[in-house]
Amino acid sequence: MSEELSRQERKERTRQAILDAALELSAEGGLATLSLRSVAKRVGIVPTAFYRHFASVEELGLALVDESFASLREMLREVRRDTRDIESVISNSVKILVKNVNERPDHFRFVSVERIAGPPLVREAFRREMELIELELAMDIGRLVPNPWSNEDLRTVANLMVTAMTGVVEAIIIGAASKPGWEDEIIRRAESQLQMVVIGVANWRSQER
Amino acid sequence: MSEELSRQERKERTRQAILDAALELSAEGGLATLSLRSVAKRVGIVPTAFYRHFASVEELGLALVDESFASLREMLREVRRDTRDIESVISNSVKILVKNVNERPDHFRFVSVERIAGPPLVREAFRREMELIELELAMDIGRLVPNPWSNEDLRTVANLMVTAMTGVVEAIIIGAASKPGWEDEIIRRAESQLQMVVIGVANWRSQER
DNA sequence: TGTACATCAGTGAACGCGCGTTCACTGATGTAC
DNA sequence: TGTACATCAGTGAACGCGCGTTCACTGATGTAC
Repeated sequence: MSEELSRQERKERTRQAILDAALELSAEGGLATLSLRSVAKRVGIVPTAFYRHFASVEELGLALVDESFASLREMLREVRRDTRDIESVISNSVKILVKNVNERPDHFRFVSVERIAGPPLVREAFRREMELIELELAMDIGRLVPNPWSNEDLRTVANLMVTAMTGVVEAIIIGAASKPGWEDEIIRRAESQLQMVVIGVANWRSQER
Repeated sequence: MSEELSRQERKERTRQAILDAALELSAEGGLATLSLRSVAKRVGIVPTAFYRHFASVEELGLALVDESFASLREMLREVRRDTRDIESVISNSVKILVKNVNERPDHFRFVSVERIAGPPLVREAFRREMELIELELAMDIGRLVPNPWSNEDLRTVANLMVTAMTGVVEAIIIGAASKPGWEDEIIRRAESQLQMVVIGVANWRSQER
């Protein structure tokens, strides 16, 4: 079967195998402890063949960051697509979040870990990405609240929601494979938390103004 | 000066120097990339002398976890001590949080990173510690809300607050040494977020029940 | 279709380096008398 | 107070190991004619 693949296709296949192996191996110890030789061994190539695909381990890391970005954006696209009815925005969004985390747990674990513990350039890349997500959410909220809020207030509530959902992702990943029913509990908690924030937002500043 | 110290005192001093050096070195790469030799070099002892103080690097890591726990608990004690008046609970608590993070940034950075990226035993230790903090906060809230809530609801709101404050700590540490006024912005945002949650909590379930 | 040459993904030997850990040691500090 | 011995924090040589990276290579795939 594989004899029919072109040289280019085989190369691409090896490249993807390297990315997959690196993602799995980074589950223990993170990017920082990932070694070129361990990745090569897992892929089944000799260490020096690695250089046919990446100039360095650092470049491999950046490729993993790109892949993780793709997973994040895919999830957000899905959220925007599937939540047309304002009634069930919260439970739909949480469902999509959980579904995506379960579909690509390695990507979300990678984001959770490297966002905080990664090398400075990687941390900065994730910080910018999260800021974008936050800004878009702030704009969405801005469209929903009746009276125009200040940008700072919109950022504040968007940041709280993103932070809460980041915590949910961490809870799913860290608590994964532990007690049964854990995930349902997380989902219920996530929905309640978002509802609390929404209720808080609805009454925000109406009390003091 | 140091000639007057007893053998025991000198040993304790070296041990603390090892802990301090390890904490500083773990700022780049975390516990996972910390090497016995780099710690020894920074302390000014020969690598083998390390074993007079710790049986392994892992044991050193657990000692750092203990130190970090002490910092966390010290902060929480201070919060409980200084916030007798219910009026300013939020702004006082946030001030104390920020003050403590600035006093021992290395400890809080260590917690932020190893909580997520540390070795499994370390992650588990921090998870339990955070759970304790959450439970105590849930009990505090339980005393404040008029109608008795379910334990699950109390846990949910306590978890949201702890998650939000974890995010604040990360923002201070990651954003430290960046733009001026950043910290004031963080403080304002943290206060607003807690207020939003409190407002949400105050109206929570009153809408549906 | 067949041949001659070019490309290039993967090979395998070799390098110097920092690592954790062992071991026998040294010499200042502590203790018993 | 002085002496003889014990303790033990720190030393320095040595080890085997996995690491990233270099280099010349091989042989299957691709291309030009």
